Amino acid sequence: MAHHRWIHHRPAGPGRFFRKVRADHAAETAQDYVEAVSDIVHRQGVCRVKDLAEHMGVSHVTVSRTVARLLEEQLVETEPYRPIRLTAKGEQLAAESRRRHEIVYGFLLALGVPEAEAGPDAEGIEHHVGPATLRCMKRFLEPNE
Amino acid sequence: MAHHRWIHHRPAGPGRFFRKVRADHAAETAQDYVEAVSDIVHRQGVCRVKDLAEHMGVSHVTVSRTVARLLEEQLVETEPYRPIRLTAKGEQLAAESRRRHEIVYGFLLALGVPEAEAGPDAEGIEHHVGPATLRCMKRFLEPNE
DNA sequence: CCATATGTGTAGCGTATGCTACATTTTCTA
DNA sequence: TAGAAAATGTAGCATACGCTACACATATGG
Repeated sequence: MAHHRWIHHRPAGPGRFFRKVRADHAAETAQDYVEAVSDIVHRQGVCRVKDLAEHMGVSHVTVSRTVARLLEEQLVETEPYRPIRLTAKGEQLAAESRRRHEIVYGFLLALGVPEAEAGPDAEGIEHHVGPATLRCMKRFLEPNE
Repeated sequence: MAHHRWIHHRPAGPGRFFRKVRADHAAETAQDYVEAVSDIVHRQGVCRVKDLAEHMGVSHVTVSRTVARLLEEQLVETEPYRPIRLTAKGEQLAAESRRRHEIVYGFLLALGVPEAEAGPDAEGIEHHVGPATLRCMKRFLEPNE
């Protein structure tokens, strides 16, 4: 175990890194939800709390609380006991999230990761991919553009 | 955390993916902390609450609470007002985490991501990289092994 | 050896996310 | 169309992770 392994790329203030990771976490939920709403609306016409609960794998209680938060952030529109729609802002975020998701997922497949693992991994990874990393993944997928 | 819920009732939809992400998230903190303890011990001889607080970018309160949890999980040993050491189990987890971190970070660099972004991104990504994805990244780094 | 500085623990608050149990509304169906 | 079923909301609890403020322990220097 050479000592250099413990000295390298953790420049001054590693705390900065973890701060960024925590900030990313705060935005993850919103992205996952708007993407899910978009998915469900496109597949079924309307998106209900129940659909979101199944899609996210949580109880309907967690969903309705989260939807209330997205409502405050003006990412979705809804009224009690009514379906959930995306606002323009929500649509935009969903589109960006989907684009990133597809790049990451496609990238993992291109790298040779089997589908069974690429799905879950992409789901977790996509929220931590910065713009430069995303560009590199895209370039890896389409070298001639 | 209510792990038993995931054992009893496990739907087959996309919810599985998000469940995995949440499970990963639950283990992130432990991994980050044992890795940090390992870092600090190797650099300074002993690891104190204060060092961890600076390293993670949080207050000492958050650290001591988290350390209490790691103590229950038998990943670290310590007594009040004393330095923090890793148990054998903790050392093992730290080694695995570090290995994964190195591979992910090196992979991003090899992909062409500038250091300034590869650091933070690796910090977030490493916790969501499954075994197959890790193998693919390693293969990308060392095609001849 | 005491005074002060530094480090750590504890109390208590806030947010985000999970849940169950129960109340209410909407929808379906007999 | 009334009653059952399904969907949604609300109450209340738990955990994880942030924080500030204050209390206590330890280390250090005059």
